[in-house]
Amino acid sequence: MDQIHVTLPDGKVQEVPKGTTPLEIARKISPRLADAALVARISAGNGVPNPNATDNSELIDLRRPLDYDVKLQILTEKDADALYVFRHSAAHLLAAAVTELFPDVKLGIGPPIDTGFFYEFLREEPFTPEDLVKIDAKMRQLAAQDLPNERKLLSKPEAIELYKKTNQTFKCELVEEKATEPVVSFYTTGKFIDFCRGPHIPSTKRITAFKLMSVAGAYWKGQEANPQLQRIYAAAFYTQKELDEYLHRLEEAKRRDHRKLGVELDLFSIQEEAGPGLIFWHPKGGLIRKIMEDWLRDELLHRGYDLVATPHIMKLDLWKTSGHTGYYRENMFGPVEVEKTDYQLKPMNCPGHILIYKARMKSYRDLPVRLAELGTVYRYERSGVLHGLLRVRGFTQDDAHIFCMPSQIESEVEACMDFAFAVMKTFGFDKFEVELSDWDASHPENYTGKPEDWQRATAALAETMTRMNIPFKKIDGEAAFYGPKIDVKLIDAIGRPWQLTTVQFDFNLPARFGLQYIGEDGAKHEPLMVHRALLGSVERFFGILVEHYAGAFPLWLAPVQIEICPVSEKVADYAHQVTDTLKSHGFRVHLDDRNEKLPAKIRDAQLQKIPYMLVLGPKESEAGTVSVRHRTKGDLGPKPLPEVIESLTKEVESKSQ
RNA sequence: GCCGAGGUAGCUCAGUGGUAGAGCAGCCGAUUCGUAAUCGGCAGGUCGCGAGUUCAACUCUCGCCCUCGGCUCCA
Repeated sequence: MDQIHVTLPDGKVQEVPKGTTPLEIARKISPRLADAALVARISAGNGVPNPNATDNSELIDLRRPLDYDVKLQILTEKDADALYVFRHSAAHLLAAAVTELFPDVKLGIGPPIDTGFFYEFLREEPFTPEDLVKIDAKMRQLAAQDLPNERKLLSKPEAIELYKKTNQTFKCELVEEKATEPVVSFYTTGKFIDFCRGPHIPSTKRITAFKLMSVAGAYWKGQEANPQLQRIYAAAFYTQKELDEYLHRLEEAKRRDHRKLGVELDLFSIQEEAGPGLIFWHPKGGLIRKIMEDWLRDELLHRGYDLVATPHIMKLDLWKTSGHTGYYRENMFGPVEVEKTDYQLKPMNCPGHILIYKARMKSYRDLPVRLAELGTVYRYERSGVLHGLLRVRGFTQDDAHIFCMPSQIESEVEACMDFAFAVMKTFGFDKFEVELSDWDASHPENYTGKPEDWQRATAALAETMTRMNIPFKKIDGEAAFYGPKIDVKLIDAIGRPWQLTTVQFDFNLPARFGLQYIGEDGAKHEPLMVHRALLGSVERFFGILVEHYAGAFPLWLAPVQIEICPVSEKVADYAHQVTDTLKSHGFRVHLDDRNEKLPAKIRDAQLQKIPYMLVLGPKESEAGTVSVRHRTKGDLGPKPLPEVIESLTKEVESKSQ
């Protein structure tokens, strides 16, 4: 048979000679399509199924001959998958440039990533910024030559021989591991050749909008025992405009960086004298924390939680019972000996809550028991991973543990999710992603808990989500060893996801601690246990809030809500009077009585991102008014003070964003 | 922890083998001012810490601490 049938997305079927390429078909459809085409997607047609496809579709080169019936789709920039192919080709271009400039490098891997690509190299000398400039220039030079990306097939022994000859030990390793068939594919870009599954875009011409961003050490295959390669990261997009937008987003993220704003707004600090990863909350940060915590505690009480408090240090033996000394030891601060007994700084709150549960016999009438604590924990994190407020060594979790009967699971999960959404709404997040992590059912030996527990808990989580109309992504094999969980990721003001809320079942601790309740039947039963944190950590959540609001907190959270700006000392009395009145109405007011001109006072208040400024001069003093300026809306003109108090009170009460 | 880059006044940064400078912030004084910086003066630093080389180290070398970008991990 030398004719094959190619089905296009619109359902039309073309009969073409065997060996016809997607590019040829694209040309037949329209020259413009052929020009825009980057890569093709095929899936099994009506005839012989595609023998290569791992799932039901596969991306292939535009110049790859088709030799069986397929469904074919020509992908252009509009298709999300094409961008990854494009970036992958850009990674090859980087490797081509580097091997030309530095022929002795050993190559690692070079995949596409979310904003571009990287390629790994082993080289004695570190790549310098000057090297990157040279590499960039070489890449542009090669790209301009419009080098084709050509697919070549080699037998496995030939491939290994090729890499042995060129001393590419990592590539040898990859061929050994990944080549499951006798013949493996390579791609050439000019003189450069790389073991690669492909596909690639036809040639280098289009690769113009990229920027080499940084060099970073990365272990071969991510294993610390392996040699460390130099990874060159690059951003890459189809157009310079998109690249510029991305770089602009990076600038925006930098502008919002909570570490920078933390200093500028005097919110918190980390002190070298005290130790890394330990947070000092300054008065303004502390005030915002207080407001957040007050809101949270009120909600906890309204929602049927009990507030508890547990010690920061407890006997090491307790952590043996809980199992933490076994599987969590590398994250714990070392034990402290007191009177010949070892004590442990707590890395988690669970055992404390369990001891409270156990302190009295529980009846089914007591369940669910919901114990909540803003519990400060200490974890040893390796020095290289610490990051502002987002990754620290001491932090306060808004932790709670729910002990319940199986019949109560669903309503408890639902209540947790409802609470999580209340948090999101209150703190101004409106986008989120939910993940449900299940076990890997093929390896029950890696988990505790009975299969029926897993099944029931996972079903409860999934059904609750479905009932609440919450879209979620189920991920198998991502669960902790002790139970399935739901994670909620919030999307912030500039589109970055942050994992905060987690709701986790625990089939491990109730058994380890022998938790019980007396059932209706008079017999002893083991309760189900759920861990849940909404903010995750108060420190981390605060850091995220700072970035989300770019430091401009809504009125109800702002540490200083109103700045009083008298025009001159002549109205000092009136300024004090207005300040006191506002304070008496519960506002956080600051009077700027410095000997400065009004513009300077306005500027400083703006830089401090204070929501409202009240300008007071002789006119206002006469009329008993205040001139209101909003930090983003600007001058709102003079208003009677009672009117301002009323509208600001409403704004605070509604927690409006 | 590892790779790379850094650490100079409260902050942002300049600087040189001969023991340091600017702007802002602070303090003092003048000015009494209308919606993003009034003017002048003063004060402020063991140049991250510890060794070593040198007649002399902030500068060169080594070790350590801390920060940043990654790897890895994660609330």
